[in-house]
Amino acid sequence: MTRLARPGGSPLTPRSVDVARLAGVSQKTVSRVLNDEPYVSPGLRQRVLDAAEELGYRRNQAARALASGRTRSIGVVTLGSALYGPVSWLAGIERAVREMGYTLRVAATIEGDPGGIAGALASLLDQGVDGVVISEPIDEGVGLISVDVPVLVLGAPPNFAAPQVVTARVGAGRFARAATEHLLGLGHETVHHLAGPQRWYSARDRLAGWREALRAHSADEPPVVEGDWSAASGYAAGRELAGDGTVTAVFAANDDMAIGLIRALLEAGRRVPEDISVVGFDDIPLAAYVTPPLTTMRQPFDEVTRRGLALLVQVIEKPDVELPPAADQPVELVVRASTAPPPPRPIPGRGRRAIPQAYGVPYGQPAGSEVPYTQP
Amino acid sequence: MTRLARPGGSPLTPRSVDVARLAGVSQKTVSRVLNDEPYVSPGLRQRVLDAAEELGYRRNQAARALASGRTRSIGVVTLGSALYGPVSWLAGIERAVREMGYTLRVAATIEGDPGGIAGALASLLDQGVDGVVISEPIDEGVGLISVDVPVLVLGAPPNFAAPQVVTARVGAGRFARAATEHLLGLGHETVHHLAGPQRWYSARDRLAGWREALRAHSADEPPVVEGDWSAASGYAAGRELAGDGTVTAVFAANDDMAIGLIRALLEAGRRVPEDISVVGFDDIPLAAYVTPPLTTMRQPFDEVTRRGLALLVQVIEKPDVELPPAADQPVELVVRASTAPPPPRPIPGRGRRAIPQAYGVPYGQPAGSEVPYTQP
DNA sequence: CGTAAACATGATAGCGCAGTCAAACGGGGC
DNA sequence: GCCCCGTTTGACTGCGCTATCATGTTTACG
Repeated sequence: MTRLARPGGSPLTPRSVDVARLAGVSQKTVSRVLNDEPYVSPGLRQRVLDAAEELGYRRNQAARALASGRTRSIGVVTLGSALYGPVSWLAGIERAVREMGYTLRVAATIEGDPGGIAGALASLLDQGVDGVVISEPIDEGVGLISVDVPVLVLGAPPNFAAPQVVTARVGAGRFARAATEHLLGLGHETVHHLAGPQRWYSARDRLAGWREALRAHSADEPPVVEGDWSAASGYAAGRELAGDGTVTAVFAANDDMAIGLIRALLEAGRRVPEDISVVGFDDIPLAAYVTPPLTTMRQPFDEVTRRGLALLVQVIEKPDVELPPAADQPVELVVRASTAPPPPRPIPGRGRRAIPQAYGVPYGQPAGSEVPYTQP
Repeated sequence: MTRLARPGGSPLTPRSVDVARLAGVSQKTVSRVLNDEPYVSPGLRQRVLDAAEELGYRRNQAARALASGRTRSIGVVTLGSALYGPVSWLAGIERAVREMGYTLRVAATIEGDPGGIAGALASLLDQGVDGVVISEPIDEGVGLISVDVPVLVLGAPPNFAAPQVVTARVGAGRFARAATEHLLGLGHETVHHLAGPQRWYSARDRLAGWREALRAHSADEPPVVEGDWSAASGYAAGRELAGDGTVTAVFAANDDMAIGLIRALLEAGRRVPEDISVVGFDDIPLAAYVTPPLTTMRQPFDEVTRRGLALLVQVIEKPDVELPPAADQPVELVVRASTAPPPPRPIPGRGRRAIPQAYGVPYGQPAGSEVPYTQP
C-alpha cells in the first residue's frame, strides 16, 4: 500500500530537525542539502539524504514559502468552462508548469462577471503565486491591471502592467488569414465570417486576419455574423446565412460554431461543401469525424504554452536576463471535406431553395433524421 | 487602473502589525477581526477593517498556513487532457471549491504513467492541501493508496484509505442501463457496446449497466468492442461493426466515440439511424449539432461536484459530524435523431451492402465528402 | 452590593523552514 | 611557520501569522 502523508498533517510527521538529529548534523545543513546549496561535503550530503529517506521526510511548503518569500507556484486565470480552446491551454500549462518544477494554482473567472479577471488575479496573488498566466483574456471594460509579479499572457496583447510581461501567442490573425485564403484559393468570390464574441482578443484577431485576406484579394467584405463560440450560436448563424443565396464560403472562428453552422445549412437544404464551404478553427479531435469532416486550422497549443512558460519561469528566476524574441509558430491548415470550389454559377435569387437531389458520394451515405429534430 | 499586490511581495506591502498600529489595537485583534472570531467589539472591528482597507492589507497565506496548519486549499488530481468528461469535472470542481471559500491546486497525472495518481497526490500533499479530489480515477495496477487528508472520489468506488473518504457519483451504471433500455425499447433485439478503456472505473460502470439491461431483457450479449474514448477509436470500431450485418444498435460509452463510430458507419454505407441506431454518453455541447444529432445521456456534472465538495469541506471542517447518505441523481436521456426502431427485417448476410438510395429526409440534406477523406 | 460568569483585549510563544553571520578547518604562497 | 582565502558547518534569528493564556472589563443575578 502506498502511504502518503502531508507535512505538518500530524504532529508525528517528521520535521527537518528530526532529519538533522538522525543524521547528526544541524538543521541548517539539512536545509542546505535539500536545496542543493553548495558547500556541503559529499559524505554529509549522503547521510542527510539517507536520514530524510528513512524518516519519509517532506518539506513543509508553507514554512518554505514564509521563510523564503517564494511559493514556487504559478497561478493561471482561466475560464470555468469546457470550451476546447481554453481547456487546451490549461492542459498545456499544467504540463509545462510541472516540467519547470512549479506547481499550479487555478482561479476561474466567473462567466459574465465584469472584473472577473481582476478578482481571479487577486485570489491568486493572495495565495502568493510567483507568476501568473492569463489565458485567452477578455476585455470586459476592465482597465489596465497592475500586478506585482511577472505575467504571461497567452494569445493576446498584454494590457497588464507588471514587473515583466511576456507574451506567447499563436498569432491567430495569420491563421485566420490562411483559412480565408484557402477558400479564396478554391475560387470563392468572397468569404463570410462567423466571428467569435468580440470581447475576446482571439476572436478579434481572427476577424482581423479574415479581413486582411479579403482586402489583399480585393474581395468584397460581407457583413460579419457574431457567435458566442457555441455550436448553438453557429446553428443560429447558419439559419441566417442559409437564406442568403450569395454565400458560398464561410470561415467560422472555431470548430464548434462551424459544426453548428453546417448542421443548420444541411437542415436548410444547402449542401456542404457542394453549395457552401466551411472552414473551422482549432482542429478539435472531433473535427475529422463529423459529417462532413471539417477543414480547420490547427493551433499549436503545446508549443506555445511550453515556450511561454519557459520564458515566464526565466523571468521569475532571473529578472535581469534579456528575453529572446518570440518566434511565430507555423500555420497549419488541415484540409478535410468541408471545403470545395464554389458551385458552377451563383445561385439565383435569395431564400430557401428546393431540396436538391443527394449525390451518390464516394464515402458514405449520411442520413438525416427521421425523428423530428428540435433545438435543445 | 486596478492595482494588485502580492502579500510579502515587497518589503513595503503592509503586515497585520501595520494595520494594528494604524487602528491602535494589538496585532492579535486584527487577526481576530479578519478571522471573524467572536469577542471583538463592533467599534474596534470597524476600525480594524477601515485600517486594513486603507492600507490595502492582504493576509499572507503562507504564514497563515504555517501557523494554523491549514492551507484552505483543495487539490484535484486530473488528467492532463482535453477529454470532455474530465474537463467538465474540473470546471465544476473549480466553481464549487471557490464557492466553499477554498482555493484550488491542480496536479495532472501523466498519461500512461503507472503510479501517476500516486505521484500527483504526493505533489498535492506536499503542498499541504486540506483535502483531495480524485476525478475519474483509473486503476493502473496501483494498490491501495493511503492519504492522511479527506478524499473526495468522483464517479468511482473509493479505493483509498484516508481519514474520511466521501464519494460522489453519477451512477454511470444506471445511466448506461437507461441508454441500453432506450434502444431495446425501440425494438432492437440486442444492443452492441462500444466500451471505454476498462482501466477507467467509469468505463466499467457503463459496461456493467449495459450488461444488466441486456440480461434483464434476456437479450443476447454480443462481444464488446473497446475504444479509448477518442473519436478515432470510435471510427476504428465503426469499421469493424459496419461489416457485421446483425448490428442494429450500438451504445457507445461516450459521445466522441459515438461520433467517430457514426462516421465510419456512414462511410460504409450504413445509415444512422435507419440501419443502425447509436446512443452516446455525456451530452457534449456538440451532440445536438452533429449529423445526425446524437441521442445521448446527460451527466449531471455540476450537481454531483457541488454536492461532493460540500461533503468534502464538511468533513475537513467538522470531521465528527455524520454524513447524509448520497442521493442518486436522476437519469437524463436526451433523445435526438441517432436512434430509431430497427430496420423491418434483419439484413441478410454479412459484409458491405450496396449503397442504398438516400431518403428525402424532412430535415436537411446532408452531404458526404467529395474530397477523398483520409484518416488523420 | 457582591460574586460569578461572560465578554474584550493584549502579551507571548511558537509554526518549520531559510538567511545571516560567525567559527572552525585546511591548503597554498611567502 | 604564518597568513590569507576558500571551504565547511552550525548557532541564531526572523518570515507573518494563529494559538494559548493571562488580564481587564462588563454584565447577570441572587
